[in-house]
Parts: sequence; C-alpha cells; structure tokens
Amino acid sequence: MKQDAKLAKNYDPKAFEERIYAAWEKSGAFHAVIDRAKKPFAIVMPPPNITGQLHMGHALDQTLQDVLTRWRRMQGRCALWLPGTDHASIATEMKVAEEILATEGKSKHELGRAEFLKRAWEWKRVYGGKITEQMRKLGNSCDWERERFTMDEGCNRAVREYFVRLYEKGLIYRGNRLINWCPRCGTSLSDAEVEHEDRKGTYWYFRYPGADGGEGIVVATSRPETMFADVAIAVHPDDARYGALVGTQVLIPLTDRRIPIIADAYPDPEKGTGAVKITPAHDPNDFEVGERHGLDMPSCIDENAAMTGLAEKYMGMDRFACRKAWVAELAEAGFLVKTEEKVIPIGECYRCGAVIEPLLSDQWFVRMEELARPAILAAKEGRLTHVPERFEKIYLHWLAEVRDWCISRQLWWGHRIPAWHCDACGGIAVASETPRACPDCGATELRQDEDVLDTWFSSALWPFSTLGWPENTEELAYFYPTDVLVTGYDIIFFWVVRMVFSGLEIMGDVPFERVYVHGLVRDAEGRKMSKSLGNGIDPLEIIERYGADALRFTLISGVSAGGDMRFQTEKLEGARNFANKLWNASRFVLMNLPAADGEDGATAGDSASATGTRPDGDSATPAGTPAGGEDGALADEDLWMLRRTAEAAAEITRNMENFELSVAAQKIYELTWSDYCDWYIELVKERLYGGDEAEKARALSVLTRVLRDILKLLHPFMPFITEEIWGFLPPEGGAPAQAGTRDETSPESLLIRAAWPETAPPDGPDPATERIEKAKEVIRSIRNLRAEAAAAPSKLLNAVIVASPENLEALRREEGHLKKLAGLAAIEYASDKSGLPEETASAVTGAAEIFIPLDELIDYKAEFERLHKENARVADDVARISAKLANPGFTGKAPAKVVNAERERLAACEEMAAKLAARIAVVEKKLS
RNA sequence: GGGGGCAUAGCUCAGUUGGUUAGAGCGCAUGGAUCACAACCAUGAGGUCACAGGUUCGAAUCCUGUUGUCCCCACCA
Repeated sequence: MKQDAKLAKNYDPKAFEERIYAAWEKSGAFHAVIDRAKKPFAIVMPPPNITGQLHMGHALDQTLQDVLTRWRRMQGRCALWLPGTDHASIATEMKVAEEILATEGKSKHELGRAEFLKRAWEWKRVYGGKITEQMRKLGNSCDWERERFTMDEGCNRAVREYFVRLYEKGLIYRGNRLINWCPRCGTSLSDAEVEHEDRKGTYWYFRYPGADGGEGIVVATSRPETMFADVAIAVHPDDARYGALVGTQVLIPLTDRRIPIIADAYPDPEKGTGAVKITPAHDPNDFEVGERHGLDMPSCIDENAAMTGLAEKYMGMDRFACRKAWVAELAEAGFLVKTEEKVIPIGECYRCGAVIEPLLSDQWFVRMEELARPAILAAKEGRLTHVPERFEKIYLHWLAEVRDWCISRQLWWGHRIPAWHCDACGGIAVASETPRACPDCGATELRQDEDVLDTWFSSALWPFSTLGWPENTEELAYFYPTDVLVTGYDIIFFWVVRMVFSGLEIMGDVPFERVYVHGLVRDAEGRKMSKSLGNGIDPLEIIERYGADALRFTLISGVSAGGDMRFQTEKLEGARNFANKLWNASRFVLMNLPAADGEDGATAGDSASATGTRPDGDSATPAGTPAGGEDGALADEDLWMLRRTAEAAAEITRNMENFELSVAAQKIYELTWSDYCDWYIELVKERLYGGDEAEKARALSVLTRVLRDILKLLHPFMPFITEEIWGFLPPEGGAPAQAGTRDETSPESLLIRAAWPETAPPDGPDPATERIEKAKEVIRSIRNLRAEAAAAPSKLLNAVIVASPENLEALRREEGHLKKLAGLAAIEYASDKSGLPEETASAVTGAAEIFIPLDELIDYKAEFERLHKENARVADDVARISAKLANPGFTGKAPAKVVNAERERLAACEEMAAKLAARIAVVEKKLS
C-alpha cells in the first residue's frame, strides 16, 4: 500500500489509524509464533464482560498491556497478548432478561431456558463483536488467532475437568449451608459478591418472657422478622447476669414456642443486652452456634424474601413489611422494651443492590483452606509479586480470612454444573462427560443439576484454559506461567486470587509472576465514572476526536501503579499536541531528505539505528560512536543529541522494567520535544541550509537516526503515529533509499522490523556534549536579556563574551549556534573585561560573562534587579554550602563523591558571586 | 471494628534506593506570523513539599504522632 510521498501538514489520526491497524492485523505480526530460541512474554487479557461496551477503565487496562506487550516484542521476546471476553453469568443474564422484557414483554421464565440461552448467545455475538472492534480501535496488538470466550468449548471442557478434579479431591462439596441470597436476582452469591454498606437502622429490644411465667430475658435485634425462626437465646457462660437463666426456657413473644437459653462463647456481654437470639437459618453466626449445639434450623423467610408458614399470619408477606407489622404488634402487646437508632452494616447484592438475605440452602461449595495455603505461600516466597507491593498485604489478608466459596448459581447463562442427580437412589454423579447411568444404582434416569457455576469459576482458569488446558499443549508448556497480569484493584478478590489458587492446584505453578495493579479512571472532578451519574466518557468518542494515540498517551501519563487517575480534556489536548509536534518534526526531516525520485539519497538513510538491535540479531551500533568513519565528522550537536538519546533510552528501559510507565512516557516526551525539537533541530539548521552538501547529508543522517530511535521508544505508547511516520522514512539499515515510500505491511514496518534501543550510553564526560551545554546556557541568558530589554527578536546584536581560555575556546567552536539561536551579528571574545565599554547590558552564566551594547535599549534598572536576584541566590548557595563544608560531620561522613561535588559547586558559586558583584557595582553607578 | 492510600506551584500530577538550585503539563504574564509546527516559539512569575516531633552530617523522601481526605475489608445483638 503506497501512500502519498508527503506527510500532511497537520496531524490527523483519522487519516491513518484504521488503515494501519488493518495492515498490522493482516501482517500477522500480532500472532505469537512459538519459537524456542526466544524468551516468551505472555499476558492474558482480563476478559471484558460482554454486558456492554468498553469503558475508560478497559481502555486504561488494555493500553497498559499493549504498551508492555509491544515493548517486549520490540525487545525480541516472543510476545503473546491473548485477548478474550467473559460471559459474565449473572450480569449478562440480567441484561438479556431486561432486554427481552423490554422488547417482548416476557420474563425469562415465560421464555424458557433453551430459548433464553439462544437469546443470550445472540447477545454474545453482537456485544462480543462490538467489544473486539473497540479493542482494535485502541490499537491493541493482541493475538486474534488465539481469541477466547470464557464459555467457549475449550473453556467449558476446562471447567468440567477442573470441577471433577476438585470434587474427587474432596475440595468441592454439596451442602445445606447458610449462603448469601439475592432475592431480586433469585440466586445465591459468594461472599465476594456481597457489598457492605452502613445504613441507618434500629435495634429493637424485646422481652422474651420466661416459659415458667418468669421475667424472661431481653434481647436486641435489628431484624425482628427473623424471630419466628429463633431456636434459642444465647448468653456468654461468664456473664453473671444470666448465669441462673441458662438451661431455662423462654417463649418467643406472642407465640407458644419455647426456646432454651443456652451458654455459648459467641455473645459479647458488652453488646446489646449481652443476650442474643439464635436464628441459625438467617444469620451466619447463629448458624455456627446452631451447629455447635445441635439446634434445629427452621426458616421463616423464603427465596422470594417472603415470610414462610412459620410466621403464621404473616405468611407470604414481604420480609420488610412483616418487620414493620410485627414490631407494631409486639409493641402493642408490651414486649418492646426500647429502641435504639444505630448505624448497621447491610449486605447488598453487587449487581442489583438488593439487601442480601442469609438463607439456608443446598449449594455447591469449594473448600478453601487447602487451596488458599499454597496461594499464600507463593506470595510470601516471592513467586508471585504485586506492583505496587502494598497489594500483597490485601491479597494475603483476604486469603487468610477466606471462607468456603459458594459456586452454584440459580441462573441459566453460565457453565452448567457437571453433576447429575439420580432420583432412584438419591445419589449424585459428578463427571466431565454426561454419565449413562448412575454409578451407585445403575439407574439411567439422571437429571443434570439445574444450576450454573459462578462466573469467576471459569475466569479462574483463564491463564491456562486459554492456552489449551486440559490438553497438554505446546502453548501451555511455552507460555505458562504468564509474565504479568494487569488489572484493576477492584477485582483482586474476585479474580486474581482465584486464578492463583487454581493455577497452583492445576498447573502446580502460579499463573503469572507479577500482578500489576492499576486504579480507576475518574472524571475531571475525581468522581467515579458511573452510569447513574452519567459522567462516563466513551473511549470511542475520544478516539474520534483526538485519536487513539492521544488517548493512550493520556491514560499512561496519568497513571501511577495502584493509583486512580483523573481524566481531563486538557491532558488529551496535551497528548494530541505532542503527536502533532512529532508529526511536524518528522515533516521537517522528511522535507529535507532527498526526494523519492532523486537519484541519490544514500547518505540520508545510511546507518542502522543509533542504539538498536534488530530482531534478526544484528549487532547494535552504540550511540555516540556511530558506525563508519564519520565519527570525526559529526558535529558537536550530533554527538550531543546521540548521547542524549542513548541516555534517555537507557532510563526509559529501566522505567519500563520497573513498570514506571508514566515516567517513561514523560521522558520520551522530553526527549522529543525539548531535546530534539527545541534544540537539536534548531542547532542543525545551519548545516541544512548552509550549502555544504556533505554537512547536510551528515546532519540528515543523524536527524533520521535519532528520529527512528524516538519512534521506537514512543511506539509502545503511540503505535499509530510512530508507524505512520516510520513508513515515510528510508528503510533502516537497508539499501540507500529516499523518503516517501511506505507500506506498513512490508517487513520494514516499525511493528515488524524495529528493535527496542538497548545500548548503554558511553561513560564519562564528552567534550562535544559539554560544549553544547555551555552554548545552550549562553544562548538562554542572551535570550533572557533580550526579552528583558524588549529588544525585537529580529534585531541582530553584537556581543562580547568574557570567559576562561578553556570556555572561550569551547564557545568559539559553537559560534554559529550562538549567532543563530541568540540572534547575534558579531561576537567578540575576551579573556578579561578591561577595555569594554561601560554602556552595555550584561548577563552572567557559569561558563561566561556576556556583554551586549544594546544602545538605547539598555535597561539598567531591569538588569540591576535581575543581577540582584541572581546575586541573592548565589549568596544563599555560598552560605549554605560553606556551612555544609565547615561541618566536620558532613566532610567526615558523607561519601567523598558528594563532598567533592559540593566543593566544586562552592568554587563555581564563589566565582559567579565575584562576577555578579563587579557587574552590580557598574550598574549601580550607572543608575545613580 | 480492622487495614490501607493520599496531602508537593492557581489546577492535575511526577519526584525510582535520603545527597546540587524540588520538576512537568495546563493556566498566568511579556514578546513574537522566523521558511517543521500558533495543536507553535522565546522569556518569565509562581512552592516554609499538610502540621508537630524524631533519626541523620544531610529529610519532600525514613520513623512516630496530629489533622484533613479517599478507599478497602468486616457474619445487620
């Protein structure tokens, strides 16, 4: 696909992002081909729910992963980023049911299970497709040939196999236990799916009269409607108040049901009245007490949150309506002793927000203790690490406290539990394939369990089910364990923890070595983006307006590990402007390169990257010491720029290794904008326009080389623009070529060809670099002086530079730069000030003193102020450093390197102070 | 009830093992249509690093406490 030879004047991401993505995908470069000679790098994508569309949180999550994947791929690793989507059992089921109700006016039960599932699969087709399209717009370099869905055939096999294995080990069991029930969703939930919220509530204190006519006992409760299922009153055995009552019986008020007063360690004498009503079927603590004492466990609330027959006349009434009526009735009858307003933590369904009702129910559970142990160990032994580290504490704490995991759900959309009930003998057969007959009695009439599994049961297998487990695939052997899991802190408990223990159990190894945890994307005011607030921002709209690269750069720049970020349009504009800057710098380079139809562009596209190693293993050319015999011919600014690039590349690599992606992005930004655009391009223009063709070619060679390195370093963050520009540059290390040909599917594309710049910058000082730094300093101070004196930028000035012989020599070599960038007509060099006219403006830098006869523009007042300010600062420094050096503690204990640096600094400051003092005296005289 | 994060320029945030003058972007001020870019360039102003102690030759950085703020966990007597 050949494109126009020229870059458009303005950066317009819409002109190329889609085209480039299509070409990338077509090239097959996202597909990780197993290569034993390469080190693998694998990330499995946290699969977005198919409930809707991608939001900003996904965009952040996926950009982080894409940056890491592209970077590692450029480093020559066999990089796999495995994409997919999640069936999200309960969430999707609710959405689909809602839709059916809205469009057809039918409930899911009216539709029936089979028909409902058909609709759900259709939903998956539509929304799953939308989501993967969005991922492409973001620029995700994921391996689409390995795309998976948590409910596809392979995942289903993995789920069945895993279930059976745990069952056979006794780690999955079926039991009649107290579970969290959501009456609105009509299903059980795991502990993790219950959210706790503090709500205002009431403690009602009721008297339970003695069965023998005695006073009885007063207990507090926030849920009077559960009284119908009370089976005992418990008091602490050491509670002197109630010692005599233990063993006696009381009546549930207004009923004739007698319940015993028992002694148990559970009641806290400090809380309430110290006596607790025990309702095993509706409270987890009470359930335990009930088990300890062998109590009955009747239920008075059913799965619809309505009262059962146990509540007698309230039967069928909603639990909260019953509460109200019952309290009124008890109060009327004189059993209500007092009430107390209190803040009570209430459990709510994380999906629908309904108040959770603890119910006694037949469900499937995973026994957690044995599974949690190795997961705890893996973190403690460092086989699993968290970035940032503090999340390890959270992870460990949860695992230490975890209770058995209720995995069955009374839903339709999900993995059906691989268990079959035999009505003949009442037995249960658990098998990965449908059994023909009951293994216990041989009956052939088997009924598969109606329930499906918690959605997280299948997500827990994601890192290995996607690689082919339970088959022994090559992928599994090569990529497992994966390198890093990138995810938000909000699903550590739901997901990360469960992947870890599942991986350890099944694969005998952690599913990933690192967990990189990020936070939430908030709106500009710092609020959580939510549907109810309507403050969500659609990533697609942002891409439409600013381009995917700007979005990605914004997300990466704003995020530090584990922290939330605010999403602001100013940041987007900044990122977009940065892209435009790079675009125009590239345009500048390209327009100076020999044209595409030119006969000889050899010197422009000559050497390989300054610092790279290509994937085919070619050796790198260290920056600062370029290949060929042109070393001596490179100008100071070339050497300076190459060195800066190599230094930046080394730092950026280190930042990437430490997951400091925002710092890395910041450094590329600086390298590109400050060093390359603001200084290097300006410095190099003299040679480009100077008429010396050899100089021009050399300058272009370095311009191109550094631009390539910038494109490479930036590519993980802004893949589209870097690829687009890359395509216009002459092929790297290839035959002599010209600007203006491009084809991103070719093997020369950045994605396929470019290697991450790796070579360390040279050690030690470099005279050329130092000369440029001195020149920059002088240029800056002259510009400052000029601005202060309000001298027209176009007006050329004459300057006298006074400095040490060494610095004079250095600055003399940069004369062209000084003249051009500071707007000077002529420069005179002097080693002392004698003989200088006094009618002059001046500036003082570390390297030199500059005097500029500005004629009528001299503003001694401004200069006086500036010099004074400068002087005050230097004097401060002198005082502080002198004090430091006079302190024997410092000179004795600080490292010699630090002490020497301070000595040198002091000398420099003192010299500066002397220069300033002299000049101030002159200016003062002028003013008076 | 338990645990954790954060507090740095007007705003949003960096500041990697303690060591030059604490940085960036935006915003602000001044000047500028210069032939890569006004989505730009140049120059500048702006911070007692929440507060109080402590460790250290040296603290934005480590420790303790205080205040403010956000979050997570927790079986609703």
